[in-house]
Amino acid sequence: MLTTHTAAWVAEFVLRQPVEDWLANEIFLALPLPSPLPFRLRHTILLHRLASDLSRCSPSLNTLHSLDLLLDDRPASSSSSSSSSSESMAVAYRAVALHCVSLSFSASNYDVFRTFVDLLRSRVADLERAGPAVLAAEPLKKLRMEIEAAVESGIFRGLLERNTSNEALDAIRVYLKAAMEELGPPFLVLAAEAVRNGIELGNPCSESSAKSDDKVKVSGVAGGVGERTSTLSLAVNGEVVLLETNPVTSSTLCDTLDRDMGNEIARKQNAVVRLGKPTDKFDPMSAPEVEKVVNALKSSCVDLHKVVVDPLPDAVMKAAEVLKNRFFGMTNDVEELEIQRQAGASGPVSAVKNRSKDNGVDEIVEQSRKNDALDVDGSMQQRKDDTVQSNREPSVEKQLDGIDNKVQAATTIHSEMKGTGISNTDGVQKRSLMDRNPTAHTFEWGEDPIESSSEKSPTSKKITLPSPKRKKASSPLTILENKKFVIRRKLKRWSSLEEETLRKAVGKHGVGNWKFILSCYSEIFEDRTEVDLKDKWRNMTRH
DNA sequence: TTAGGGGTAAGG
DNA sequence: CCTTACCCCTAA
Repeated sequence: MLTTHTAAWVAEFVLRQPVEDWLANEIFLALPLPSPLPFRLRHTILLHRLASDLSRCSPSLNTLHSLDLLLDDRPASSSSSSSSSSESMAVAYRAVALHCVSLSFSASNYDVFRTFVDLLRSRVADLERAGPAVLAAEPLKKLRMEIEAAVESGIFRGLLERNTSNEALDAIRVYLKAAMEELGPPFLVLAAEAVRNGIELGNPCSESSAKSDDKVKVSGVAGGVGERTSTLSLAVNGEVVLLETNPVTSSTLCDTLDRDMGNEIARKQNAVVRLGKPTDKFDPMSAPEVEKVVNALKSSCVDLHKVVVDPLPDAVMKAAEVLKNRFFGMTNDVEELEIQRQAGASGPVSAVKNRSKDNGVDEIVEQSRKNDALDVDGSMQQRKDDTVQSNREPSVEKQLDGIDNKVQAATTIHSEMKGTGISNTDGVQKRSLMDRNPTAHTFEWGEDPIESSSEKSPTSKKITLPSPKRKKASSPLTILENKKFVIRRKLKRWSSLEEETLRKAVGKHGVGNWKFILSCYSEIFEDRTEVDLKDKWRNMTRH
């Protein structure tokens, strides 16, 4: 039986492989991961997201968001500027932030640009107040100055001339490398290696380990439950190599193993567990077995890669082309841009106060503030319904941020792409044909007051009150003038994969968690909404 | 956010 | 004509 801790190790290992996002999702779903996620695993997930953005060459607000989370998730001990990844993190943060600013500006909607810049400013200010040392780094100081300059001048001229995308990608690449090195190899690999070499698992400070100078020791755990930090140190030939220098952790491998054995009494901070010796009170984990598991995992990943090719990148590119073409031929969008411009003209602060129902920017501003993160994906989008789409991402964020985080949607990286209007490097605002028209409204012909009163017999003395349902009198002419017709999405029949996935998901997560299910399988339920899932389930269970 | 009623259009 | 997918609305 797989325990939550071993599941975390496996998850960590899998994410360190070049595994497709959807596959990672599937594996995550199948694993009984601990809640909250261990620090190491959280970190690995976020780095995987970055790597994913990098591989698609599409730094976006989601990339910035990942960096944001990584920044917030830094263990206190590594906030010192000595951390090797701190500097590159700061550089990457700045580069990606500037790229996003540049994108938001070239999206040719100044209010959106202002909103985003304001949010970014306050975020940087928040970070500064919180005082992580990473902000002391020169690049972020520079970022703050650049943002200030942008706001003062109103225009980000310098940025538009630069290739911010490439700068961001390069910076991410550098940071990823440093962060990966800092994180060290996956725990399973270390463990397998150590066990193969005839190791001893235990506290590096304990007497027994100090004596064994011809062996490799692994101490700590790949991710202690609920711990922000984890110690993973290797002692090779008596020399201790600390991969992460936090010596104090309440949840060590010993703890984990103890818990797994149900032996609460033996749970001690400095307990030493020796593996590989038949006389142990714990079941020995033989080296060949661990090796076999690791190899099997590796080979299965490779096999899956050979068999399955992720169709999404292709699809995304094609969709981007279509949308781009459509953008230039579509006058409606110009109209909507204008509407949004007017709605947002009072600035982000007042926009929050004067929140109107149909103003997508307002909702996003408020949502962003609520989340206290730069999750302003929707700012680049024009429409309320797009905001709903982008709401999938905050669910990921919650899971990563929250204490009771669950893992299922943690790597829904593709869904981020779909929910983000500016994730592509062209920076053109996009609108899908699939989207609803926010200004569309329905009209009931049946009980028009004008109609009814005009047709009413003048002799009729009966006093009638207007139905509360009717809000205003409108003639058919007015309606024809005002009405924008709803464009139905193209009918897309449910594939058997979708049906099967829905069935499984409902079996696993229960009926009614449509939003959650959608976020878990967003790759499979492409272009579907929660309501679609609900309706489909209704259909499926009807007969 | 979801459930559920109910309407409409597409497509077999 | 029937089923399915999509859509809208309202209550909880």
